[in-house]
Amino acid sequence: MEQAYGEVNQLGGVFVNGRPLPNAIRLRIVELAQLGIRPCDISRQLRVSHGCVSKILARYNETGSILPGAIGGSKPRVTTPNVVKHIRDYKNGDPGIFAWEIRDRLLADSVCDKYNVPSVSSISRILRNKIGNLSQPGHYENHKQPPPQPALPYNHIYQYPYPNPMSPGGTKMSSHHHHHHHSGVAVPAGHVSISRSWPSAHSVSNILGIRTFMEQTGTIAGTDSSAYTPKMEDWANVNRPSFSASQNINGIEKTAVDADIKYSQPASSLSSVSSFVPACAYPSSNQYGVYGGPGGGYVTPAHHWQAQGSPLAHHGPSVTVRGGDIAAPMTFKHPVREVVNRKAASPVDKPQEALDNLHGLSISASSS
DNA sequence: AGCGTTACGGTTGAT
DNA sequence: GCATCAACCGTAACG
Repeated sequence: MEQAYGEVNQLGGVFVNGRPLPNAIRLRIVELAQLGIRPCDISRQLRVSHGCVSKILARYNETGSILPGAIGGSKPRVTTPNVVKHIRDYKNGDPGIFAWEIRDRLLADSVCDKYNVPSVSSISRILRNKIGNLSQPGHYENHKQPPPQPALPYNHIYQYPYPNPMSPGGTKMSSHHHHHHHSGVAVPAGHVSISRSWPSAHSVSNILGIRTFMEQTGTIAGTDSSAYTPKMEDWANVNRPSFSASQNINGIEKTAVDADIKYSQPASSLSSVSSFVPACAYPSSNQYGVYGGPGGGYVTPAHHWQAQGSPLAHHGPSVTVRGGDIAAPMTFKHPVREVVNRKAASPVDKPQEALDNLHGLSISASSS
């Protein structure tokens, strides 16, 4: 199955077709951008296609999250049994009613809201297929679902309050948290705080490091060694639509974890950052019907997050790089300095700290 | 050269 | 369990 680990792109970077880049790399992309590094340079350094860098950065700007979107799953049905029941009732009450009228009534009666109301064509189909003879309600409806508040079908994991701040300036945050303290950990279940601090990021040097996560469980056993975790597939999936709260907290599932195996990036230096990522999955609002558009006003009310990361990374000094390969010799074409400000004028200043904020995410999981 | 976009081949996961 | 299928992914390539 997953033997096919990864493929190598034109830049020499490793990726797994169809799967999101590891959070560690996504994070790195955002961090570097916040430092003022141009996207094209980020692409080269991390060996990630520019299209991908562009996408990740764009998403971060608008949602505040570095996490990939929710993969898989199905959209919740809008024509729940409860909705069908109402449609039937309306039809029974007025056999000549038009589908669009039914639609309006569903909204008026708050059976549905604008995000999940069935389309006129869906209503027509229901009338045709399920309610042929209205005379007898066979109802077998169990309506178990609680549609009352359907509005946000998927979980929203939250989103960060502020979108893109480039150097917000402020607080620098604590910088290092050094070692130990949490032990593995995963997230407690509940929400939690968000920790926004990241690992390191202060210097560029770290920046090149790629590795990160080690979270939980085992994974990566030797941390230092990079790699060998036999687990594969897990890493971060932080996505997926989950629904109710109950588990969602886990939207994260396995999260990050091993970035390695599949991706062993050849990076040469690795810092051990442990980073974690913050994150979120997507704007909740945007997933299916729900969305609120750009300004839309819908914002999700709650966010759940998870937070925390457990760093632990140990500092092993060198983590083994495998082979020495290297991928990236510093490729900066231009000295960084040049690069950095290039945008000019921007009042912005110097980026020095990397982002300060991101949201924390958590990971949980434990091996399953 | 840089970067937004998108076709493509791929995976995932709720139904 | 298996099959659907829509959602997402990153790369490569186009503009």
